[in-house]
Amino acid sequence: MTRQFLADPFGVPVAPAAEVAPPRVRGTKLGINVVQQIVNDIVRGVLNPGSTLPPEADLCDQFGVSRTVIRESVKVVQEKGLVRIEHGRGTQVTDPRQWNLLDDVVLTAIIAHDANLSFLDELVATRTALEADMAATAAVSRAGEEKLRISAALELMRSKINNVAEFAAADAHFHDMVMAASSNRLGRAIVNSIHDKARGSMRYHGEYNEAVMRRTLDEHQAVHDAIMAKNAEAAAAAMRAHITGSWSRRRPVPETDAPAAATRRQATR
Amino acid sequence: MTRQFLADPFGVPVAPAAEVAPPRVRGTKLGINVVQQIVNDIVRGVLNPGSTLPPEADLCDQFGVSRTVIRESVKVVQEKGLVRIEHGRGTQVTDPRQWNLLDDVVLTAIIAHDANLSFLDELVATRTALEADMAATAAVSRAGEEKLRISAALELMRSKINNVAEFAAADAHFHDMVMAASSNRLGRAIVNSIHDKARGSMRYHGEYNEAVMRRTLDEHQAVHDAIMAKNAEAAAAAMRAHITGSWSRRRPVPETDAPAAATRRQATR
DNA sequence: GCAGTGACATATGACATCGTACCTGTGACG
DNA sequence: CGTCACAGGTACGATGTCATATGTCACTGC
Repeated sequence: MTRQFLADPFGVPVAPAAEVAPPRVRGTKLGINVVQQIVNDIVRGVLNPGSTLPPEADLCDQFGVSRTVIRESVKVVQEKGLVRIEHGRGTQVTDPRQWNLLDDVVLTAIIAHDANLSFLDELVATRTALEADMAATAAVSRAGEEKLRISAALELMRSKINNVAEFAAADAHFHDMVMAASSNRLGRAIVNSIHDKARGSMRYHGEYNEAVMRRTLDEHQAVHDAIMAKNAEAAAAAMRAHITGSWSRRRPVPETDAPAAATRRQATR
Repeated sequence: MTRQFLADPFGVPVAPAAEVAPPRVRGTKLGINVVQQIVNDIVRGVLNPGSTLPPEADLCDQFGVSRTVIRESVKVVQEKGLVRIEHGRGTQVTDPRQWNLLDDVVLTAIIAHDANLSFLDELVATRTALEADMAATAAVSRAGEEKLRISAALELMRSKINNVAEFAAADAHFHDMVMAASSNRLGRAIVNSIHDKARGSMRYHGEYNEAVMRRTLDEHQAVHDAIMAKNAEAAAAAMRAHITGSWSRRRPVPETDAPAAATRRQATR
């Protein structure tokens, strides 16, 4: 149908920037754009829950792709819980409570649209609860080999204090090793799927300078020591203080009065 | 949600020639069978991580459906994180750490294949950590209306003590209201997506008799009272004791010595 | 007047066929 | 020995056709 713009009659030349509607970069699949746009329209509220999406034919016209791509894309969006396809009736946007909030595309769209950071606060609160619990479990775990990896991860961080990028990677690795020591694959998977988003979205308010890295290192040391001492309560408290403290120091604007759960309970345990 | 019937796996042997069984029930879509079977084959280990799925043409022949259905189904499986489709190279089974463990189909398949209940233990541990934390947050929340709903939910449970099915529904509703009072939509969504699976799987043991219901009621009352008293620590402890205790009483076989995280830490806080 | 029925429009479900793009191995060629 | 062209296998995408589910509405029969 409308594929001529990429049918390159003379071979080599790169696509000129003339094409406005279809970027169509080499290597990208058409469905990804369709899925992202539909997800964004739903999350941003352009398409309200209960309303119906345009029929497949209209979407084909709107996105300039074939019905094959539209069908697969809408099915993917359904898999994310954002719409419900009904044979003969159309496709309806579902209630937000049914959305798969851990899905990468959905999570990214929600965070990007999260004006007052309330969702990021919930995300940090969830991560705090899980990691604190897993740190406590790791402290009383009998898996000695896993604990050695925690110590190794801490040493790795210390050695990367001069390289911001590698330090950040070692930071994440330390957290992952703690979770691995707890043998809770489910909790580990959940945290890992939301970890990057939380970090990448906190605007690097307080840049990763040496003071921040040293503080991070100290807090990790506290977690490490509590785990090695087999002190579950101390491990949980240290991990909780580390995550909530780190978040409150980086959070762009101070909390308003919304019932954000992340930063308030640091002292209650 | 999607009503999924757990396809009874025909044991281990390879599909005999009699696979040409297209019951083709009115109203069922072809894709869900394909998705379920592929997911089951991966979770059960018939398809190992790193191995490649048969090409689309072969899958068409194997399942007796068109390439359209195969393409959509494999794409759905990819969305669940179980495979990675690569243009020109084929479809490979991914590492289990990348699986979306909260997906309905995946979760059901994993639990069905969870011989020593280790995954259910992790599931309960995760749920415990999240719900205990949310109960604590609810205790210090200023949302008065939400707290009234918790009290109402408790009364509803009390009134349904003579109806097992309705009591179970009221039970779940009470938990949901506590989570709602914490304003943590993410945590609530995570717990709700794993709640049914945990409950449904612990059924064959410890029938829901009146003694169990009364004990559940008492434990819920303790959670309720702690929240109303704005005592975060007590609320978390009560919720933790309730969930882990309920699980340990229902768990079919006693824990071995595997590092299961669910039942050990009841007393550490 | 009203319930049942059937035609019709509209929507998604499924199939078959064709061409394109991508990756990899292989062998000819310089 | 290295490089390039080509073939084979794979997934990607378009198109056309038919099947099936659903809602609407006029028509029919009581």
